[in-house]
Amino acid sequence: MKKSSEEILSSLASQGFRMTRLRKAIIGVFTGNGLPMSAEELMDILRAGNTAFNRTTVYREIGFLKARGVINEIQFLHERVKRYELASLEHHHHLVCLRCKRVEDIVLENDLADQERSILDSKGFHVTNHMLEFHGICRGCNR
Amino acid sequence: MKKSSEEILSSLASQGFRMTRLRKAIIGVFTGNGLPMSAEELMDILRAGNTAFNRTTVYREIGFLKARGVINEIQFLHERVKRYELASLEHHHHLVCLRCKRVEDIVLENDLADQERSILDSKGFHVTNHMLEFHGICRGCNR
DNA sequence: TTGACAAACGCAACTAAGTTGCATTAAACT
DNA sequence: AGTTTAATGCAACTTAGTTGCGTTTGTCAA
Repeated sequence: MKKSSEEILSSLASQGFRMTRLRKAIIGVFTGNGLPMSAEELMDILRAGNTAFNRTTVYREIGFLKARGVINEIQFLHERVKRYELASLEHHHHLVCLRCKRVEDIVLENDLADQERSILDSKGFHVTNHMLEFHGICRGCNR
Repeated sequence: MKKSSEEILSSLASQGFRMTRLRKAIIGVFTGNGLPMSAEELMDILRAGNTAFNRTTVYREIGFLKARGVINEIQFLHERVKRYELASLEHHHHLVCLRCKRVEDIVLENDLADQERSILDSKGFHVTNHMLEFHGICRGCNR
């Protein structure tokens, strides 16, 4: 399910896109980091690894990877920035702790299948996707 | 459940806040409009009703009503603007049609009670709130 | 009714987060 | 090595709000 940096790069290369220095670095960061990252955080990580970059190019690369389906965009409720994570992760949701602000992944067994069926029945609305975010207090903050 | 403009205003007045011209107008717009509205849309409606206003004051009023729990903030995934709706509406979620972009409300019977229980069991994370958005094709667009 | 007080307002300037246009550079194939 | 076009870098711009600060105006008490 979760793709490696090499798999992603060679799949892009096979579609005629180039393996540039920055593209490799950015895909490396995403494959090495589970949790949703903002553009700014991504740039901090690049900086920390001494990878030179230009803001515009980073934003364009994020747009590119999003358009190719390599990463997904996430918007947390109380934030103004967009976040991104690898699209090839297992379908999951996020638990956002209101106290420590940390984000945890959660995989729901059966997910929202029941709810989506009932939406189709009651509204005739055909759900193709959903986005769900839980807020609360994590185990660590609860004692 | 759904509060009237008068109920909201008198509750605010009882807490020492003033019934200003703009506050009345804005609360009137929210109580008269079911669906989540952006600051810009709110201002369009005020303009259409010949209510004079200042951008800053509208933003401050939104902040005020949010802080007092009169309205809730919503962030749709593919949008950059924040939206707001009356907090006293019944707990519900949104169906966003990918084709016509229209937003519909949905009230789930039983909501996410099962999922939240399983999150507490498996992660020790105590969910106090959640936010859920469904994407798909609405009945109208499906024929 | 008038005064005083703080809530609310209006203006201008600022900020965060990203976007666009355009000229330049550099992967990858021939 | 040459050519093509994807990718880059810079500067300027945009959107969606925010902040500071001096002014106005509801509301309550005298």
